[in-house]
Amino acid sequence: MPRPKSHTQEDLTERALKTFWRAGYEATSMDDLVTATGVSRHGIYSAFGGKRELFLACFPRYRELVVRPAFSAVEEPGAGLAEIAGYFEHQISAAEAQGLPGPGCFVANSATEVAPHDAEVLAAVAAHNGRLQRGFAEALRTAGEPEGEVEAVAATVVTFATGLWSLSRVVEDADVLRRSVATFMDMLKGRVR
Amino acid sequence: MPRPKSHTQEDLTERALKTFWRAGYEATSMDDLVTATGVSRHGIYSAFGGKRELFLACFPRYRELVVRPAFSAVEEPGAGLAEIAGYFEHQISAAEAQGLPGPGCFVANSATEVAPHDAEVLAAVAAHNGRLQRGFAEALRTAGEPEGEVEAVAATVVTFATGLWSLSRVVEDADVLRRSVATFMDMLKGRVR
DNA sequence: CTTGTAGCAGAATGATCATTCTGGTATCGT
DNA sequence: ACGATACCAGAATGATCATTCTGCTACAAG
Repeated sequence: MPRPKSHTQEDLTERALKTFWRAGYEATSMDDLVTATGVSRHGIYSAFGGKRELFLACFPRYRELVVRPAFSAVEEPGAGLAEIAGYFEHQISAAEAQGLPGPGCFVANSATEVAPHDAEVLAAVAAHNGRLQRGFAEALRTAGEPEGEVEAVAATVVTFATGLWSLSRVVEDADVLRRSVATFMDMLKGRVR
Repeated sequence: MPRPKSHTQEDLTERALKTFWRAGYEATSMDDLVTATGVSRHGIYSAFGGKRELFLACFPRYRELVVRPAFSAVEEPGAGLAEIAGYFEHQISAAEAQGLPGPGCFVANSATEVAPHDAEVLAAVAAHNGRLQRGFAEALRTAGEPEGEVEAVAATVVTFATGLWSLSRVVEDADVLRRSVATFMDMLKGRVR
């Protein structure tokens, strides 16, 4: 049996994710990662190959740790507007628990900072946004949005969500975000009625 | 007549702004700035003090060069929903002319990349968002939004706008952005009716 | 022409940082 | 106990980069 393995690969990427998420890619040094993960430089390099590769490995981890818990209810068959509102509230209270201004959305942050210089990151961002849009679209269909408008409205929800996580990096009071969400959900309900 | 003065302070900050805007703060080196501005290191340091100060000087310049032309119509007394839509279209076609994926919004980019580490940048971002919200709020009042909801709806418009500029860094087709705007404006009209 | 000045290019400096390497230590199977 | 293995701490390396410094050039006033 191998060493106690105080650090599984999951632990490692989880801690690295949290570091990158809060501070961004450039502002995170290998020292920060060594400290945050408790894994030696050698360990990181042999497991991943380098800083950039570790960063890329954080995307699937973010999906499991953050996107799935928050978004799977929207993807469930039969989900509707309530589940969309639930997604927003889920993320806002998570940010609130961590302390605002919060880290925002790891993917959206990477879209701004890294994607313009890195095609692989760009692809990961596009995949994430596509997933959100598909989930929202299906829920909007269920809620009665006319088929011809479903995709456009879903894209609008994605746009709003992106803005919300961006503002959550700047805002101190979660209720500011909640009021925006409530207003936006009102607008959505107004359409569907 | 003084030296040809190929570079006024306005030229300098304008070119620096464009460089920071596209590449971000960290990814822009002093060499990039020297090349982009045509001003020597010595010139930059004696005029501004350093990279960070030059970056801060880009915020007023962005206001003059980008925000005022695009947003002043919204701030005009009597502006309404059409002017809000005009603001979005103005920015989208500017981004399109520069080539998508575009640089997004300089302030929003800075909010994600720099504001978490720099209080002065955070303040500049908050001031910008406040200005947008005030402008939108007044236009919404004019459009007939009930007073009790004006600020909340204006905050929602700011959120949507922030998301739009964020997505404009990732999207290749301006019409994707235009469809989101059209849908969002529909939602706003639906409220005001 | 001479001298002063403004502003340039590019070298020197010092710091930071990703990556690689070296040596040590603890744990496990035998 | 003994060797092997997995992993760690931290030093060495090499690159990058902000900042400072040095010397040069071109213009202008006298």
